[in-house]
Amino acid sequence: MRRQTMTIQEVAEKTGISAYTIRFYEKSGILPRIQRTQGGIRQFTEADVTFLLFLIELKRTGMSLEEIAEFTEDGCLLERLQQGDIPQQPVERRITILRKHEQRLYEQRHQLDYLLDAVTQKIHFYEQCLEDRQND
Amino acid sequence: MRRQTMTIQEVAEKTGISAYTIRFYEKSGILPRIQRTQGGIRQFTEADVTFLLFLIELKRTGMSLEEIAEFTEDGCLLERLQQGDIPQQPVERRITILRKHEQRLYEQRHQLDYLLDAVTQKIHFYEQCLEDRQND
DNA sequence: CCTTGATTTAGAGTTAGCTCTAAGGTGTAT
DNA sequence: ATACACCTTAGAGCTAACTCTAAATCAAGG
Repeated sequence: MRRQTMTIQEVAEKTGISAYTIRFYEKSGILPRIQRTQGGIRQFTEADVTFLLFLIELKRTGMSLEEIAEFTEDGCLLERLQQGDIPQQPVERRITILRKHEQRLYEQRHQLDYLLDAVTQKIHFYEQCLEDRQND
Repeated sequence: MRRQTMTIQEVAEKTGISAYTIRFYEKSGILPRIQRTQGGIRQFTEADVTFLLFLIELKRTGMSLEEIAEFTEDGCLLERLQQGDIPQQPVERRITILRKHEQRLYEQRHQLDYLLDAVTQKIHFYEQCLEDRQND
C-alpha cells in the first residue's frame, strides 16, 4: 500500500511552486495548517494540493495574498461541512469573497477580449508597415 | 483656442495613475521622453495618454515593466512610419513582443473561463450549505 | 548507530513597482 | 513683481511577495 501523503518537495515539483513559497504561504495563513508527522514534517494530501492550486489561480487573477488568507481562515471547512456542521459565519465570508472575485473575473474577461483585439490589430498594423517596405 | 497639451497632473487625473508613477515610467523608459516647455515642464498630447493607457493594459495582463520598456524603445515610431520611414528592426521587435503577449492573452482567457466556472460552482456549493442549514 | 540528504524554524535579504521627500524652478493672476 | 500653486530633479523609503540562510532536526540506508 503506497503512501497517501506528499512531502513539501513533492508538492513543489507537482505544482511548480517552490518549497520556500509553500512554507511562506502556510506561515502567512494562505494555506491552512498542514498535518505533520510526530517529527514535525508536513504531510500534504491531494486535497491540500488541490486547494493550493485553486488559491494560486485566485492569486493569478488578481486576488491579493491578504484576501486569500481571509478566505482560508478557519482552514478546511470541507470536513466540518461533510460532518453536517455548517458554521454560518465562515461560509458566508467565503461566499462574499468569492462573489467579489467573480465580479473581478467578469471584468477581466471583458477587458481581456478588448485588449486581445487591440493587440491583434497592432500586430497587423506593424506587419503592414514591413510589407509596404518590401514593395519599394 | 484651447491648449492642445496636458500637464502631468491632468494626465494623472485622467488616467488614475499618480504623477509620481508617470514620472517613474518616463524615467525607466516605459514611456518615451515627453515633450517639454522651454522651462522643462511636460506637455502630454492625447497620443501620449493613449499610448500610456495601452501600456497600462499590457502591464495589467502580465507584461513586466522591463518588457514594456523594450517595446517602447525607439519611442514614438508612429511619426516616422507616417513619414514613410519604416525602420525594420524596431518594427520587428514590436511585432515579436506583441505576438508573445498575444499568446499570453489567449492562455489567460482560457484559464479565466475555467476559473470563472470553478468559482461559480464553489459559490453554489457554499450557498447550498447554508440552505441545508435552514432546513433543520 | 552513523551518515546522508531532506526537512524544520526564525529571521534576514531581494526584487519589482511604486511612493514620497527635499530643494528648487515655472507660470499665471493679481 | 510677487505670491501661490504646480512643476522639476535625484534619490531615499516603502510594500508585497517571495527567496534564501543558518542551524538544528528528522528519516532512511548500510
